[in-house]
Amino acid sequence: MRLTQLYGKTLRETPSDVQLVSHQLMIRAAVMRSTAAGTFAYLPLGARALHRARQLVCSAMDGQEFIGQDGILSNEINSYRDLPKVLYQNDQTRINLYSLAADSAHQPFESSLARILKECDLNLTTIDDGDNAKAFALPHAKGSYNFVRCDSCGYAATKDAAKFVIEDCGCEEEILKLEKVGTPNCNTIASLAEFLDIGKCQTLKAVMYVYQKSEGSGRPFGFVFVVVRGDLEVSERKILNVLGGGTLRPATENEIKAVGAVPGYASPRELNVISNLQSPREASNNQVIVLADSSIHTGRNFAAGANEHGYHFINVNYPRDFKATLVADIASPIDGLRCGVCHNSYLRVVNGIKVAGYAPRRTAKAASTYLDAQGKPQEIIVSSCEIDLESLLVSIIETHHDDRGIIFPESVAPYDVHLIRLGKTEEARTAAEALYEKLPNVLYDDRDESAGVKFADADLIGLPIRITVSDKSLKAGGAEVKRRNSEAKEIVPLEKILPKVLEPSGG
RNA sequence: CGGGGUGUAGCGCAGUUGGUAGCGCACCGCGUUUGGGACGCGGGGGUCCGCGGUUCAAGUCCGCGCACCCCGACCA
Repeated sequence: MRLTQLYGKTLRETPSDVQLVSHQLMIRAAVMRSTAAGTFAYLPLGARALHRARQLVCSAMDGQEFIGQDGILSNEINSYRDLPKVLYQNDQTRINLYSLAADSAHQPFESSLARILKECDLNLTTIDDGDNAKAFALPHAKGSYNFVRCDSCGYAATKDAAKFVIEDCGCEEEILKLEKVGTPNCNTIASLAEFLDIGKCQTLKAVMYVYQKSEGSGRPFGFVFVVVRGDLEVSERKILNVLGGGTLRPATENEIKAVGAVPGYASPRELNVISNLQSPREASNNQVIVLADSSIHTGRNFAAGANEHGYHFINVNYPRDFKATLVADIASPIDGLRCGVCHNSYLRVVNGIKVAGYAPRRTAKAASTYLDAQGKPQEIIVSSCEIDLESLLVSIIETHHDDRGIIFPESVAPYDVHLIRLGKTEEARTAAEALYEKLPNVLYDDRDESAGVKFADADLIGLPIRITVSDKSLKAGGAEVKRRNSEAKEIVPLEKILPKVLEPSGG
């Protein structure tokens, strides 16, 4: 491709309104543009990079493409002879992969993904997402994907799946008499702890939800009053697991009042608590499900709301002072909890850019069976893997760039070679044109621009190999070859350029 | 959901007490340059986010709305 024909121009100035360096560089390098809706559009250079990434993923996964709903996937599997299979579905910027296998031990995705990341020279953190599911993300301060990681053993997990230890807080205390105290303007845990001069772990936090069971029988909705130690947070996913699916949304002020609680000073005391989840829902609508996190056992004499504006109870102890429908593990880790794997150090909350997710699962559909060698029906084990090519590209560029621009690894570079012609002499022009005809996969800067402009654009776009043809290089015996990831320059005779380019990098 | 910010040429931005819409980059033409974003001269390009109001006069002041960005958002 000739640069004079390429759609899209490089920008000298950094666009505002994008915070990631990779986005800034991609916009400047004419790889993509931002659109009004806050999304991105890919120019030809970007489309080629995504295309290369897609090819890399598909070939590494060694799968077969299909188009349509994933529901048809198991239809063609009748016999153990048909297994295993890897299929994939292409989105514009995503690839959804499915593995159909007879054996749950057959897990092709992780090793293939490792190969892909190696090709891209990309290091991602493997994150435990529960039930053998995994996520793969680049730790990045500006990423929006949160997980926790142990400083010491490197264990990483999503907040909902993390193994952590809640350390005791004041458990040695003697149990004291319940007491109501005035606590003006203490409608947050932080303000309450400060006012009473106690730690947040010595308070109980209340979080209220309205629960909607998904379609079907059973309780249509309910009010869920969650109690957790004040320094912890609540995992909505864990609550839903306890309740058996459905959806949660935060309760409104009116809904809180309707069950007899006081917003800002709510307490599980004196509420109409449902005794167990299986009990049929009774006529009165002020019943609440009280879910207490097991962290209520990791302390004593807590401070908690009094259901009266401006007042809290102190010395609240379970089960003496309030009832719970169920005590379960529903807390979400916060920064600084002890790691539940190595117990040596603490979990830190880390931001990242999620690139891929992997989820083994068993199909629920009765029809998803095959006949084994004995002719007996067996369930097909389906696992899925999703790779986001945009995030992959972003992570690669976040990892591989310098102050001059992108440094594309060969695996996803839109072109392999950036050919530059300097000067207007017939010799240089002829030699450059000849090279352009000979080289595969080359971007040719045939513009009448000054050397500085051309070099700066080549650095910005960041193709792996730069080849410069000029009067100077010809006089020296050929063309100058330089790799983007190195400062070394080498004059190579014109007839030896092609083998030189085909050499593996680093050579 | 709350708080703050921004909205003016393709991009980055200025625009004073209200008085003819500006600068840099990019773009077009001519010329000089050609190994690290070079220069001269000439040029084109605007729904100043939208709607309403105040005014002789609004990019500027007032009100409402929209969009985007940042920060906070487990609260009893």
